[in-house]
Amino acid sequence: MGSARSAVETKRQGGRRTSESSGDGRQRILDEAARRFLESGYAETSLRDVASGAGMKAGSLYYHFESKEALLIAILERGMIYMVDAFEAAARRLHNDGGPGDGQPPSGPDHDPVTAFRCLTDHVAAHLRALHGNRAYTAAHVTLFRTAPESVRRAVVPLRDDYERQWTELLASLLPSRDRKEISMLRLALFGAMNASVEWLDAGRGNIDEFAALVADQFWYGVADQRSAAGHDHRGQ
Amino acid sequence: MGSARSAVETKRQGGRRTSESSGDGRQRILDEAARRFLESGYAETSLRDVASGAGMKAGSLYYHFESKEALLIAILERGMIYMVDAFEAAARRLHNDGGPGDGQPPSGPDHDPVTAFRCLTDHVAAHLRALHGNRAYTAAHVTLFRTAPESVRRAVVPLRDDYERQWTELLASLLPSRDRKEISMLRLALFGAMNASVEWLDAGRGNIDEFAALVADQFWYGVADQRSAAGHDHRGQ
DNA sequence: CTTCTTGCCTAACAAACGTTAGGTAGGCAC
DNA sequence: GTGCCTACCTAACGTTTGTTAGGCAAGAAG
Repeated sequence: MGSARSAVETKRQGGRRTSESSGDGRQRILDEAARRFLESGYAETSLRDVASGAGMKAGSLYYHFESKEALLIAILERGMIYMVDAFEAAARRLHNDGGPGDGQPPSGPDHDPVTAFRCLTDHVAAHLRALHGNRAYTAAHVTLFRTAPESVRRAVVPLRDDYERQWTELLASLLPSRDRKEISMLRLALFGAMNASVEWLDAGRGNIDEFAALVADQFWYGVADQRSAAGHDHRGQ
Repeated sequence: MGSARSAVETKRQGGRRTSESSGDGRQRILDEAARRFLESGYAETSLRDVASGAGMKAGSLYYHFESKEALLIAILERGMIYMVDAFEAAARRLHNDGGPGDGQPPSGPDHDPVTAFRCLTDHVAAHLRALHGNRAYTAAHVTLFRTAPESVRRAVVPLRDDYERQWTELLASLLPSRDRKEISMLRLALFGAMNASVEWLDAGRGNIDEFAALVADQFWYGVADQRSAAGHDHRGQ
């Protein structure tokens, strides 16, 4: 697993470097389309807009992508790859820092509360950083997936399922006393809280980590605990 | 305040009851448009689809609405009215049940933890019930507002601000030790968790209240508290 | 030099879109 | 009866859309 080129993203890679702005043409199309899809929506963005933003004409897009839907699929796939990579990187970091235990990412119920909270915090931060660090691609899943053409959804849903499964298993390992149904509802609530930030958190840096810390703290300890407001003395660092 | 007809919703109300399905024509248009906008998006839904679903032809829509944008505005306004009404009804119920204190909804920091949690729980349930009870209209704010034409957003944003302000003040009164910035971030996180349910909670009844209880409990006490999983003995009833 | 491939452009297509003008059937007022 | 208003329909308008076919310049390969 990792960031291998996907099925829809196969094609050439040898190219020229003639004129125009940054990156090769295919990359410029993806960036521009992702940006405009996120800002205005899929159907309300025309391929002529995308093309002109990428410094070309509408017909030229079809050299790189066979249809508008394929373009959206490529964006969504790339976005999910960013998220999965970030999750796995966070899991690796925790595994290396943590005890010299077995070879798997946190799977057993053998977590003391401090380690468990640290694990949650790191993964929340990783999710939010990946989400906003590649916002145009990743946020497409939040805003475009639900109303995307069915062929698009079918193409991307396996990747999404993988990511959601990783999170579900993480939460299940952190909350061994909860049953499966509660775990999945809690995951959906946490995803909702985190992903909604694409609609209001448009800063660059700083606020993201602040929000990540707040969400993790609130999710784990709740808001009623006065220690959270006063001293943060329950934090594991 | 309440459910008065809005500026965009002004027009006749005397009519006939000739043929076709349920409700008068204007109502059928609103229902059909809200349903299709939510399911497929604003731009991807054509007025011909809406009209045929409402049992008429496309041109006839313009007898009731002056444009497609005005139709969306009417839907969004109605959705926000549902939410505001539900919030105010919940506040009234709490005020009547609670102590015979002053005449305002919870405004002072004089909440014992049990009363505060009860207040949060009721408002979360009211929000989620209103959200799913009139899903086509209310969920439009979750899925359509961000990418809607700017004239639409301008027309609806005051109503949204009102509702968000009510929630912010509620949370501020429940969490007197938090500063303004934390309050507003917590509100955004809570809204994210609740509103994301329009994308996965499509049952009719039952699960909604279950999810409401889970979200309120998690938001207030967090997930780490083992009492939540085991005995629920901290719950105020 | 020629040939091939890569990466774009031009011009056009059919379809679908929001919107409008003009018409019409039926109920109500008088 | 006549006239008016309501609630639709028909037919068309101009524009925009995704998409395609054919062409063309430039570097690489022989």
